[in-house]
Amino acid sequence: MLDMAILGLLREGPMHGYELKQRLVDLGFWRISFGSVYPALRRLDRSGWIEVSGGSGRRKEYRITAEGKEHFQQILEDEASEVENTTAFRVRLAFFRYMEPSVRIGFLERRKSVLRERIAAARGSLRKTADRVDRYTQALMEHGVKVAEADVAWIEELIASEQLDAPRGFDDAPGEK
Amino acid sequence: MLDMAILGLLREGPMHGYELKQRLVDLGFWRISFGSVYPALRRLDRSGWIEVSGGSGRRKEYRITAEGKEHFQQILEDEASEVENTTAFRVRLAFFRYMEPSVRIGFLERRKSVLRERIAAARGSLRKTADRVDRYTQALMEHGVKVAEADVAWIEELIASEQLDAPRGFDDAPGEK
DNA sequence: CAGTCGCTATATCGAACCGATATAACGAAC
DNA sequence: GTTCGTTATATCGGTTCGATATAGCGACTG
Repeated sequence: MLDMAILGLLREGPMHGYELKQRLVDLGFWRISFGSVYPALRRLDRSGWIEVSGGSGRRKEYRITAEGKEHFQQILEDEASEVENTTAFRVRLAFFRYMEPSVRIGFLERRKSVLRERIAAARGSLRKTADRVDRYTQALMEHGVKVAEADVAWIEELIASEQLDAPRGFDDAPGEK
Repeated sequence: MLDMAILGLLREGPMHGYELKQRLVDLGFWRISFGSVYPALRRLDRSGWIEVSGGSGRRKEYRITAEGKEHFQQILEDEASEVENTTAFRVRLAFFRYMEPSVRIGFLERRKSVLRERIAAARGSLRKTADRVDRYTQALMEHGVKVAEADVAWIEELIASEQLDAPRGFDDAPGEK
Protein backbone atom coordinates (compact mmCIF):
# COMPACT_ATOMS: atom_id res chain seq x y z
CA MET A 1 0.00 0.00 0.00
CA LEU A 2 2.81 2.34 0.94
CA ASP A 3 4.46 1.41 -2.35
CA MET A 4 1.46 2.62 -4.32
CA ALA A 5 1.22 5.85 -2.34
CA ILE A 6 4.92 6.58 -2.90
CA LEU A 7 4.77 5.80 -6.62
CA GLY A 8 1.68 7.98 -6.91
CA LEU A 9 3.41 10.95 -5.31
CA LEU A 10 6.58 10.44 -7.35
CA ARG A 11 4.47 10.52 -10.53
CA GLU A 12 4.02 14.22 -9.87
CA GLY A 13 7.75 14.76 -9.72
CA PRO A 14 10.98 13.67 -7.99
CA MET A 15 11.28 14.08 -4.24
CA HIS A 16 13.52 13.12 -1.35
CA GLY A 17 12.41 10.81 1.44
CA TYR A 18 11.65 13.37 4.08
CA GLU A 19 9.50 15.48 1.76
CA LEU A 20 7.70 12.33 0.63
CA LYS A 21 6.88 11.44 4.20
CA GLN A 22 5.56 14.95 4.87
CA ARG A 23 3.31 14.75 1.81
CA LEU A 24 2.00 11.36 2.92
CA VAL A 25 1.19 12.78 6.35
CA ASP A 26 -0.44 15.86 4.78
CA LEU A 27 -2.74 13.65 2.74
CA GLY A 28 -3.81 12.14 6.04
CA PHE A 29 -3.80 8.51 4.87
CA TRP A 30 -2.38 7.17 8.09
CA ARG A 31 0.61 8.09 10.23
CA ILE A 32 3.67 6.84 8.44
CA SER A 33 7.06 6.37 10.06
CA PHE A 34 10.51 6.55 8.53
CA GLY A 35 10.86 2.94 9.49
CA SER A 36 8.39 2.20 6.70
CA VAL A 37 9.34 4.87 4.17
CA TYR A 38 13.04 4.13 3.76
CA PRO A 39 12.70 0.35 3.49
CA ALA A 40 9.90 0.95 0.99
CA LEU A 41 12.14 3.21 -1.09
CA ARG A 42 14.93 0.63 -1.09
CA ARG A 43 12.38 -2.03 -2.07
CA LEU A 44 11.05 0.07 -4.96
CA ASP A 45 14.59 0.77 -6.10
CA ARG A 46 15.48 -2.93 -6.09
CA SER A 47 12.38 -3.63 -8.16
CA GLY A 48 13.44 -0.99 -10.65
CA TRP A 49 10.33 1.13 -10.20
CA ILE A 50 12.21 4.15 -8.91
CA GLU A 51 15.78 5.39 -9.20
CA VAL A 52 17.91 7.25 -6.72
CA SER A 53 20.15 10.21 -7.52
CA GLY A 54 22.68 11.69 -5.10
CA GLY A 55 24.87 9.00 -3.55
CA SER A 56 25.44 8.32 0.12
CA GLY A 57 25.06 11.43 2.20
CA ARG A 58 22.52 14.16 2.43
CA ARG A 59 19.42 14.65 0.30
CA LYS A 60 18.79 11.76 -2.04
CA GLU A 61 16.33 12.34 -4.81
CA TYR A 62 13.94 9.63 -5.84
CA ARG A 63 12.28 9.59 -9.27
CA ILE A 64 9.84 7.15 -10.80
CA THR A 65 10.93 5.09 -13.83
CA ALA A 66 8.89 4.17 -16.91
CA GLU A 67 8.43 0.65 -15.52
CA GLY A 68 7.41 2.21 -12.23
CA LYS A 69 4.66 4.20 -13.92
CA GLU A 70 3.44 1.09 -15.65
CA HIS A 71 3.45 -0.89 -12.42
CA PHE A 72 1.65 1.91 -10.59
CA GLN A 73 -1.06 1.95 -13.24
CA GLN A 74 -1.48 -1.80 -12.94
CA ILE A 75 -1.84 -2.00 -9.15
CA LEU A 76 -4.00 1.12 -9.15
CA GLU A 77 -6.57 -0.26 -11.56
CA ASP A 78 -6.39 -3.88 -10.41
CA GLU A 79 -10.02 -4.98 -10.31
CA ALA A 80 -9.30 -7.71 -7.77
CA SER A 81 -7.76 -5.23 -5.36
CA GLU A 82 -8.83 -5.16 -1.76
CA VAL A 83 -11.74 -2.75 -1.33
CA GLU A 84 -12.24 -4.15 2.18
CA ASN A 85 -9.13 -2.33 3.29
CA THR A 86 -10.05 1.25 4.14
CA THR A 87 -6.53 2.55 3.64
CA ALA A 88 -6.18 0.89 0.25
CA PHE A 89 -9.44 2.45 -0.86
CA ARG A 90 -8.46 5.90 0.36
CA VAL A 91 -5.09 5.78 -1.37
CA ARG A 92 -6.70 4.75 -4.64
CA LEU A 93 -9.23 7.54 -4.33
CA ALA A 94 -6.41 10.03 -3.91
CA PHE A 95 -5.02 8.89 -7.27
CA PHE A 96 -8.35 8.65 -9.05
CA ARG A 97 -7.15 11.07 -11.71
CA TYR A 98 -4.77 8.39 -12.96
CA MET A 99 -7.54 5.84 -13.15
CA GLU A 100 -9.61 5.04 -16.25
CA PRO A 101 -12.93 6.87 -15.81
CA SER A 102 -14.72 3.65 -16.66
CA VAL A 103 -13.04 1.91 -13.72
CA ARG A 104 -13.74 4.57 -11.09
CA ILE A 105 -17.42 3.88 -10.61
CA GLY A 106 -16.76 0.15 -10.35
CA PHE A 107 -14.39 0.79 -7.48
CA LEU A 108 -16.83 3.05 -5.70
CA GLU A 109 -19.66 0.56 -6.12
CA ARG A 110 -17.59 -2.30 -4.78
CA ARG A 111 -16.51 -0.24 -1.80
CA LYS A 112 -20.14 0.67 -1.14
CA SER A 113 -21.30 -2.93 -1.12
CA VAL A 114 -18.44 -3.93 1.20
CA LEU A 115 -19.47 -1.22 3.63
CA ARG A 116 -23.10 -2.29 3.44
CA GLU A 117 -22.17 -5.88 4.23
CA ARG A 118 -20.11 -4.65 7.11
CA ILE A 119 -23.00 -2.57 8.43
CA ALA A 120 -25.33 -5.56 8.24
CA ALA A 121 -22.78 -7.72 10.06
CA ALA A 122 -22.26 -5.11 12.75
CA ARG A 123 -26.04 -4.77 13.23
CA GLY A 124 -26.26 -8.54 13.54
CA SER A 125 -23.53 -8.78 16.14
CA LEU A 126 -25.13 -5.85 17.98
CA ARG A 127 -28.42 -7.74 18.23
CA LYS A 128 -26.64 -10.95 19.07
CA THR A 129 -24.59 -9.49 21.91
CA ALA A 130 -26.96 -6.75 23.09
CA ASP A 131 -27.64 -8.46 26.41
CA ARG A 132 -24.11 -9.33 27.47
CA VAL A 133 -22.13 -6.23 26.47
CA ASP A 134 -22.09 -3.04 28.53
CA ARG A 135 -23.27 0.36 27.40
CA TYR A 136 -19.77 1.53 26.43
CA THR A 137 -19.17 -1.34 24.08
CA GLN A 138 -22.64 -0.85 22.68
CA ALA A 139 -22.04 2.86 22.14
CA LEU A 140 -18.81 1.96 20.37
CA MET A 141 -20.50 -0.50 18.04
CA GLU A 142 -23.40 1.84 17.31
CA HIS A 143 -21.03 4.67 16.51
CA GLY A 144 -19.15 2.36 14.17
CA VAL A 145 -22.37 1.69 12.28
CA LYS A 146 -23.16 5.41 12.07
CA VAL A 147 -19.73 6.21 10.69
CA ALA A 148 -20.04 3.45 8.11
CA GLU A 149 -23.44 4.76 7.05
CA ALA A 150 -22.03 8.25 6.63
CA ASP A 151 -19.28 6.70 4.51
CA VAL A 152 -21.86 5.01 2.28
CA ALA A 153 -23.70 8.29 1.81
CA TRP A 154 -20.45 10.00 0.92
CA ILE A 155 -19.54 7.34 -1.62
CA GLU A 156 -22.99 7.68 -3.18
CA GLU A 157 -22.30 11.38 -3.63
CA LEU A 158 -19.00 10.55 -5.30
CA ILE A 159 -20.72 8.10 -7.63
CA ALA A 160 -23.38 10.65 -8.52
CA SER A 161 -20.87 13.36 -9.36
CA GLU A 162 -18.84 10.82 -11.34
CA GLN A 163 -21.89 9.87 -13.39
CA LEU A 164 -22.54 13.53 -14.13
CA ASP A 165 -19.08 13.74 -15.73
CA ALA A 166 -19.53 10.54 -17.73
CA PRO A 167 -23.28 10.04 -18.22
CA ARG A 168 -22.93 7.33 -20.84
CA GLY A 169 -20.03 5.08 -21.96
CA PHE A 170 -16.67 6.83 -22.16
CA ASP A 171 -14.35 7.15 -25.15
CA ASP A 172 -11.78 4.77 -23.74
CA ALA A 173 -14.11 1.88 -22.97
CA PRO A 174 -16.94 2.06 -25.46
CA GLY A 175 -18.67 -1.29 -25.46
CA GLU A 176 -16.77 -2.91 -22.65
CA LYS A 177 -19.03 -4.74 -20.28
CA MET B 1 -2.82 -3.16 22.02
CA LEU B 2 -3.86 -6.69 21.15
CA ASP B 3 -2.51 -7.74 24.54
CA MET B 4 -4.86 -5.36 26.32
CA ALA B 5 -7.85 -6.47 24.25
CA ILE B 6 -7.12 -10.14 24.98
CA LEU B 7 -6.63 -9.56 28.70
CA GLY B 8 -9.84 -7.54 28.78
CA LEU B 9 -11.83 -10.33 27.19
CA LEU B 10 -10.24 -12.98 29.41
CA ARG B 11 -11.25 -10.94 32.46
CA GLU B 12 -14.83 -12.00 31.68
CA GLY B 13 -13.88 -15.67 31.72
CA PRO B 14 -11.56 -18.28 30.18
CA MET B 15 -11.67 -18.83 26.43
CA HIS B 16 -9.78 -20.63 23.71
CA GLY B 17 -7.95 -18.85 20.92
CA TYR B 18 -10.47 -19.21 18.17
CA GLU B 19 -13.35 -17.95 20.31
CA LEU B 20 -11.20 -15.04 21.43
CA LYS B 21 -10.52 -14.07 17.85
CA GLN B 22 -14.24 -14.21 17.01
CA ARG B 23 -15.05 -11.95 19.95
CA LEU B 24 -12.38 -9.50 18.86
CA VAL B 25 -13.85 -9.41 15.36
CA ASP B 26 -17.38 -9.02 16.76
CA LEU B 27 -16.31 -5.99 18.75
CA GLY B 28 -15.20 -4.53 15.45
CA PHE B 29 -11.91 -3.11 16.71
CA TRP B 30 -9.98 -4.02 13.62
CA ARG B 31 -9.59 -7.21 11.61
CA ILE B 32 -7.33 -9.50 13.56
CA SER B 33 -5.54 -12.50 12.12
CA PHE B 34 -4.48 -15.72 13.84
CA GLY B 35 -0.96 -14.70 13.00
CA SER B 36 -1.37 -12.01 15.64
CA VAL B 37 -3.56 -13.81 18.17
CA TYR B 38 -1.49 -16.94 18.79
CA PRO B 39 1.85 -15.17 19.13
CA ALA B 40 0.12 -12.72 21.48
CA LEU B 41 -1.19 -15.58 23.62
CA ARG B 42 2.27 -17.13 23.84
CA ARG B 43 3.68 -13.74 24.74
CA LEU B 44 1.12 -13.21 27.50
CA ASP B 45 1.78 -16.71 28.82
CA ARG B 46 5.54 -16.12 28.93
CA SER B 47 4.92 -12.91 30.86
CA GLY B 48 2.78 -14.80 33.34
CA TRP B 49 -0.35 -12.75 32.68
CA ILE B 50 -2.36 -15.70 31.42
CA GLU B 51 -2.13 -19.46 31.87
CA VAL B 52 -2.95 -22.24 29.46
CA SER B 53 -4.87 -25.42 30.29
CA GLY B 54 -5.18 -28.42 27.98
CA GLY B 55 -1.80 -29.49 26.60
CA SER B 56 -0.79 -29.88 22.97
CA GLY B 57 -3.70 -30.81 20.76
CA ARG B 58 -7.18 -29.47 20.35
CA ARG B 59 -8.85 -26.71 22.31
CA LYS B 60 -6.55 -24.97 24.70
CA GLU B 61 -8.17 -22.80 27.30
CA TYR B 62 -6.61 -19.53 28.30
CA ARG B 63 -7.36 -17.86 31.64
CA ILE B 64 -6.12 -14.61 33.11
CA THR B 65 -3.95 -14.71 36.23
CA ALA B 66 -4.02 -12.36 39.21
CA GLU B 67 -0.88 -10.64 37.90
CA GLY B 68 -2.58 -10.42 34.53
CA LYS B 69 -5.54 -8.58 36.02
CA GLU B 70 -3.21 -6.20 37.78
CA HIS B 71 -1.22 -5.57 34.62
CA PHE B 72 -4.41 -5.04 32.62
CA GLN B 73 -5.62 -2.46 35.13
CA GLN B 74 -2.31 -0.65 34.91
CA ILE B 75 -2.09 -0.38 31.13
CA LEU B 76 -5.81 0.43 30.92
CA GLU B 77 -5.64 3.41 33.23
CA ASP B 78 -2.20 4.61 32.22
CA GLU B 79 -2.58 8.37 31.98
CA ALA B 80 0.32 8.68 29.56
CA SER B 81 -1.25 6.23 27.14
CA GLU B 82 -1.56 7.08 23.48
CA VAL B 83 -4.88 8.81 22.85
CA GLU B 84 -3.62 9.69 19.36
CA ASN B 85 -4.05 6.08 18.36
CA THR B 86 -7.67 5.51 17.34
CA THR B 87 -7.52 1.78 17.97
CA ALA B 88 -6.00 2.20 21.41
CA PHE B 89 -8.74 4.64 22.32
CA ARG B 90 -11.49 2.35 21.06
CA VAL B 91 -10.17 -0.66 22.95
CA ARG B 92 -9.97 1.35 26.17
CA LEU B 93 -13.52 2.58 25.66
CA ALA B 94 -14.71 -1.00 25.30
CA PHE B 95 -13.27 -1.71 28.75
CA PHE B 96 -14.43 1.51 30.38
CA ARG B 97 -16.30 -0.47 33.01
CA TYR B 98 -12.97 -1.58 34.47
CA MET B 99 -11.72 1.96 34.60
CA GLU B 100 -11.96 4.27 37.60
CA PRO B 101 -14.90 6.60 36.94
CA SER B 102 -12.67 9.54 37.82
CA VAL B 103 -10.28 8.58 35.01
CA ARG B 104 -12.87 8.10 32.26
CA ILE B 105 -13.65 11.75 31.62
CA GLY B 106 -9.96 12.57 31.52
CA PHE B 107 -9.46 10.06 28.74
CA LEU B 108 -12.42 11.36 26.78
CA GLU B 109 -11.25 14.94 27.13
CA ARG B 110 -7.74 14.12 26.00
CA ARG B 111 -9.08 12.24 23.00
CA LYS B 112 -11.30 15.19 22.13
CA SER B 113 -8.44 17.67 22.18
CA VAL B 114 -6.30 15.36 20.04
CA LEU B 115 -9.09 15.18 17.46
CA ARG B 116 -9.51 18.95 17.53
CA GLU B 117 -5.83 19.47 16.91
CA ARG B 118 -6.01 17.01 14.07
CA ILE B 119 -9.00 18.80 12.54
CA ALA B 120 -7.18 22.12 12.74
CA ALA B 121 -4.10 20.58 11.11
CA ALA B 122 -6.18 18.98 8.36
CA ARG B 123 -7.92 22.30 7.69
CA GLY B 124 -4.53 23.96 7.50
CA SER B 125 -3.13 21.46 5.05
CA LEU B 126 -6.35 21.75 3.03
CA ARG B 127 -5.89 25.50 2.71
CA LYS B 128 -2.17 25.09 2.05
CA THR B 129 -2.59 22.56 -0.74
CA ALA B 130 -5.99 23.62 -2.12
CA ASP B 131 -4.50 24.81 -5.40
CA ARG B 132 -2.28 21.85 -6.27
CA VAL B 133 -4.41 18.86 -5.29
CA ASP B 134 -7.24 17.54 -7.45
CA ARG B 135 -10.90 17.32 -6.47
CA TYR B 136 -10.66 13.67 -5.38
CA THR B 137 -7.89 14.30 -2.92
CA GLN B 138 -9.74 17.35 -1.71
CA ALA B 139 -12.97 15.37 -1.25
CA LEU B 140 -10.96 12.79 0.70
CA MET B 141 -9.47 15.38 3.02
CA GLU B 142 -12.78 17.17 3.53
CA HIS B 143 -14.50 13.91 4.35
CA GLY B 144 -11.76 13.14 6.84
CA VAL B 145 -12.47 16.43 8.60
CA LYS B 146 -16.21 15.72 8.66
CA VAL B 147 -15.69 12.28 10.17
CA ALA B 148 -13.38 13.72 12.82
CA GLU B 149 -15.96 16.38 13.66
CA ALA B 150 -18.65 13.73 14.06
CA ASP B 151 -16.25 11.87 16.34
CA VAL B 152 -15.80 14.97 18.49
CA ALA B 153 -19.56 15.41 18.77
CA TRP B 154 -19.91 11.75 19.77
CA ILE B 155 -17.23 12.05 22.44
CA GLU B 156 -18.94 15.15 23.79
CA GLU B 157 -22.10 13.08 24.17
CA LEU B 158 -20.14 10.42 26.03
CA ILE B 159 -18.66 13.04 28.34
CA ALA B 160 -22.08 14.54 29.01
CA SER B 161 -23.63 11.19 29.92
CA GLU B 162 -20.60 10.39 32.05
CA GLN B 163 -21.01 13.65 33.96
CA LEU B 164 -24.66 12.84 34.57
CA ASP B 165 -23.55 9.67 36.35
CA ALA B 166 -20.90 11.45 38.38
CA PRO B 167 -21.96 15.09 38.61
CA ARG B 168 -19.40 16.14 41.19
CA GLY B 169 -16.14 14.64 42.52
CA PHE B 170 -16.26 10.91 43.00
CA ASP B 171 -15.57 8.90 46.18
CA ASP B 172 -12.28 7.56 44.88
CA ALA B 173 -10.68 10.84 43.91
CA PRO B 174 -12.01 13.43 46.32
CA GLY B 175 -9.66 16.39 46.28
CA GLU B 176 -7.36 15.24 43.54
CA LYS B 177 -6.53 17.98 41.10
C1' DC C 1 31.42 34.53 18.03
C1' DA C 2 30.87 30.10 20.58
C1' DG C 3 27.04 27.50 22.14
C1' DT C 4 22.96 25.20 21.67
C1' DC C 5 18.40 24.58 20.12
C1' DG C 6 15.16 22.98 16.75
C1' DC C 7 14.44 21.47 12.11
C1' DT C 8 15.65 18.80 7.99
C1' DA C 9 17.26 14.49 6.53
C1' DT C 10 18.75 9.60 6.25
C1' DA C 11 18.98 5.37 8.43
C1' DT C 12 18.53 1.07 11.41
C1' DC C 13 16.67 -2.12 14.97
C1' DG C 14 13.53 -5.14 17.36
C1' DA C 15 9.02 -6.15 18.09
C1' DA C 16 4.52 -6.53 16.41
C1' DC C 17 1.27 -7.37 12.94
C1' DC C 18 -0.86 -9.07 8.57
C1' DG C 19 -2.24 -12.35 5.03
C1' DA C 20 -1.63 -16.66 3.35
C1' DT C 21 -1.21 -21.15 4.20
C1' DA C 22 -0.86 -25.93 6.42
C1' DT C 23 -2.98 -29.23 9.19
C1' DA C 24 -6.44 -31.85 11.37
C1' DA C 25 -10.61 -33.13 13.81
C1' DC C 26 -15.46 -32.81 13.80
C1' DG C 27 -20.47 -32.82 12.31
C1' DA C 28 -23.71 -32.83 8.75
C1' DA C 29 -25.48 -33.38 4.35
C1' DC C 30 -25.95 -36.18 0.27
C1' DG D 1 -18.99 -43.21 3.42
C1' DT D 2 -17.00 -39.56 1.53
C1' DT D 3 -17.02 -34.93 0.65
C1' DC D 4 -17.84 -30.29 2.61
C1' DG D 5 -18.01 -26.51 5.84
C1' DT D 6 -16.72 -25.17 10.41
C1' DT D 7 -13.84 -25.14 14.44
C1' DA D 8 -9.29 -24.98 15.97
C1' DT D 9 -4.16 -24.42 16.45
C1' DA D 10 -0.10 -23.05 14.37
C1' DT D 11 3.80 -21.11 11.40
C1' DC D 12 6.09 -18.30 7.79
C1' DG D 13 7.73 -14.36 5.17
C1' DG D 14 7.14 -9.83 4.46
C1' DT D 15 5.62 -5.28 6.05
C1' DT D 16 4.96 -1.77 9.32
C1' DC D 17 5.55 0.62 13.68
C1' DG D 18 7.87 3.21 17.27
C1' DA D 19 11.99 4.39 19.11
C1' DT D 20 16.35 5.77 18.47
C1' DA D 21 20.95 7.35 16.38
C1' DT D 22 23.37 10.54 13.69
C1' DA D 23 24.55 14.77 11.58
C1' DG D 24 24.29 19.09 8.90
C1' DC D 25 22.03 23.37 9.00
C1' DG D 26 19.98 28.02 10.22
C1' DA D 27 18.63 31.01 13.87
C1' DC D 28 18.73 33.05 18.03
C1' DT D 29 21.21 34.06 22.43
C1' DG D 30 24.44 35.40 25.85
